[in-house]
Amino acid sequence: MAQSDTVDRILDAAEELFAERGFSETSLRMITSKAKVNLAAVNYHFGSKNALIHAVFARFLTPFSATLEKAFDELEERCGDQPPTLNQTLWALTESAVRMPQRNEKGISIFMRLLGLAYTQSQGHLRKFLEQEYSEPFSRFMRLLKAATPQLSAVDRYWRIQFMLGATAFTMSSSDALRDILQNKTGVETSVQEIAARLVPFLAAGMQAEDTLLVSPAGSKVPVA
Amino acid sequence: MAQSDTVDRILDAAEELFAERGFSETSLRMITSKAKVNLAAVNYHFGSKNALIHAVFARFLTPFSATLEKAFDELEERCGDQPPTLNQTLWALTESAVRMPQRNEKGISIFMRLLGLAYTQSQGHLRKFLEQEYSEPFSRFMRLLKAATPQLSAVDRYWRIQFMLGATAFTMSSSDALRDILQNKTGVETSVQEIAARLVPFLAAGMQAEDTLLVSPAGSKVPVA
DNA sequence: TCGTGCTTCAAACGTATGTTTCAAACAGAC
DNA sequence: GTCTGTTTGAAACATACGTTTGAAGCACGA
Repeated sequence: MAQSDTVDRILDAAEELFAERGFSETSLRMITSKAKVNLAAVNYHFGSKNALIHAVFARFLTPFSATLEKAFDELEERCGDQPPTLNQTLWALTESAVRMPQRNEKGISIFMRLLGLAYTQSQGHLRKFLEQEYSEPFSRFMRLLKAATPQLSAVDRYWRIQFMLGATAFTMSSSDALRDILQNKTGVETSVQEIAARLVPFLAAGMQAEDTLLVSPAGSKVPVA
Repeated sequence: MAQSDTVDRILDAAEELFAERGFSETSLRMITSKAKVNLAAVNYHFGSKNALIHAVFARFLTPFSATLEKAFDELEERCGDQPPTLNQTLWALTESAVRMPQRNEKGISIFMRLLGLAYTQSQGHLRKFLEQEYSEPFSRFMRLLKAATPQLSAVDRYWRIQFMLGATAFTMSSSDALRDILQNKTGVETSVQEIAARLVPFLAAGMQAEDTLLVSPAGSKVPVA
């Protein structure tokens, strides 16, 4: 057995199980038996379960954020002095995600679900870890979004970004199931790229919705306080 | 102590703790000590932890789905023979949620977070329970969405509904955290009603986005296969 | 060939969980 | 007051968890 094939087997199994069942609902024993390694190997190689969770994220996120930085560099260079548009920014992100070298066919959707879980499950340590390690590409993306939507107030933009994150994380996280449902109902096959291609226009339209207005059932428009 | 004050105290404590920490991360001992009842009371009154989770949802969801049915009835009556618009449909839903009689000031946001968790945490038993008990108002909502977006192909509509669900569930599931972050950053206070009022236009705009096109980085439009 | 450092292994540790038990306390009807 | 069915209480149950231990296995340079 090569030097530490074990480490990768653990990471693979953990990644998949975490995505399927969440962090607390996945035990080290499930991980090690799926990975076919000894239980103690996790604590030997990673130190703790939390450190394993961090390692799962780091394995994907570190190369991804590098790819993303490059994509943003290219985009900004291509745009010259004017800021990239919303579509271009979103596209740079999804392209980077889709183009990442994948360990297997489920790669990207597994990771989308993990990111969603990281946001959703209140694992304090994980949020801290991600903020410390990957704050830079994240805030760069935020700056690009801000420049691309100058018409929005800071508060509007904040919430709409959360809506985008939600639609993305949720859809990607269950994209396998959703694809299967659609396949059974209509016979239509869908690739992750196609889902992304449908998602981006949805997000862009929502992000650029004309105004945050309350449209009452009667049809009259009422501005939000 | 009244007939079963205990039951309500357990439900109150459980609701709050589940919303704060998730289901698996909340132990019966936390619940019973917060509710100031004996540990065995949960299994005595509810039978199991899962049954308690169901009871927490049922206490809110049963009156809510009745309210929702009425709101849809009124909406369809008011619209006569033409189908309600997308805005009207989404609005009927959020109005029903916001107008529900609340046990306390946090009522609605607690429950929003619980609904988000229900979708997000893969608690099989919960999803089954919700599908069995509340499938009718859900599929009625789906029918209304279909009638309100006749311009969409079935496939487009399918995906865009998933996007809406995602944005909603995700935002709701972390609405407290998101509100706190915004509060700390900008000092802006946000009510659940305001979040909903921002979410609905976002969803409506995304749902009605002009076409599912792929906008490449260069800006050229490429139709999806 | 023998050591040495890294890795694996089976077993155990202590702790926390959901659930059960059974006696005590209680309420209401007679 | 006494009986009866319901509810509470303290304690224990079995199980599962993350983690630790110490011996066995292994690769590889001296």
